[in-house]
Amino acid sequence: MTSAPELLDRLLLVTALLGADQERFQREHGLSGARLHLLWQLGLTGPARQADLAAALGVTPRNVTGLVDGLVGSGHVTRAPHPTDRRALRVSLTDAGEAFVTDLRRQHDELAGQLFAGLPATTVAALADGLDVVAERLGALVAEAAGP
Amino acid sequence: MTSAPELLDRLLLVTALLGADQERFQREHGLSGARLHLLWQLGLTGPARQADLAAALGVTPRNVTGLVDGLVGSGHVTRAPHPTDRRALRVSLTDAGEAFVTDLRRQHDELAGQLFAGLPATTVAALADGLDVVAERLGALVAEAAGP
DNA sequence: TATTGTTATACTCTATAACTATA
DNA sequence: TATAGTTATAGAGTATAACAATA
Repeated sequence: MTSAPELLDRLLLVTALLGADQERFQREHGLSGARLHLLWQLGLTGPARQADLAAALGVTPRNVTGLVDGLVGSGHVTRAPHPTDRRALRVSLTDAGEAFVTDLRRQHDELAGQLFAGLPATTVAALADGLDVVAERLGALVAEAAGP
Repeated sequence: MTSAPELLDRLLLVTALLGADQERFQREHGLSGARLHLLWQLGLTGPARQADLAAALGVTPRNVTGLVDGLVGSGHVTRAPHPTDRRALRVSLTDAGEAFVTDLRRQHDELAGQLFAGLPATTVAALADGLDVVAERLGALVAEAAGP
């Protein structure tokens, strides 16, 4: 038998290891987690205003200014005037930025393969179901704490 | 069917939600994640030298100096001369610190109950097995990148 | 010589508040 | 009046390097 606290500890161990793997990736590419997050988001949505990025990333607009500053400097994104709103700036991936995000996705899928290859279909299904339940319950807890 | 990338995404979602829950906890108690980590570690081992804490937390000794400064200020730990090594300092939990760590453990177990209560035993077993495999493979990846 | 912890310095992420330009 | 982004300021976590005291 596996007790609930033991199961949570295993989940937290996997969380910590995923974090370590992400740190390794960041060091290899010289990009912080916050900047990678912004690039990933930009890859999902395409060119976006800084205010939209701030909302999507859950940080302040001021923070996005700094992150975009860095990513412009490293050549991953560009800042351009917004086509219709002269107050706003539109952030876009450069060609190098696009290539980087494409590689990011490839490595993401590659990691998934390494982690789950060869597992019995029943284990995969149970894992998916279990994670779904946990995600739902966790989401409710977080939302409950945030809302009322 | 659940593809490997989809399964990884679910795992990452749970990871993100666990992070959000921890941030909520941190805000409620006015303690940062790094300081909580140090308190948790101190609860596991008992009084420890700063160098040992640095090794256990995977940060530099300089960093531990700052974290302990803060926790001394908040009354959770004390710094005292080491009994046998006059170069070293020994960090211990205060009574308030002990009480806090006890409460931390209680809330940890309570969260585990909320997340996993009522799940079929077969799901729990599969979840435990699946997480074990993932932890093992991830550990190998991280060690491989760090070692050679 | 090696280790323990600190001072000095610097970088990143984060936040709030005040301000400019525009809507 | 409200929104988009910046400047100004601040704090936390992290790191390296140089140094004093001790082993």
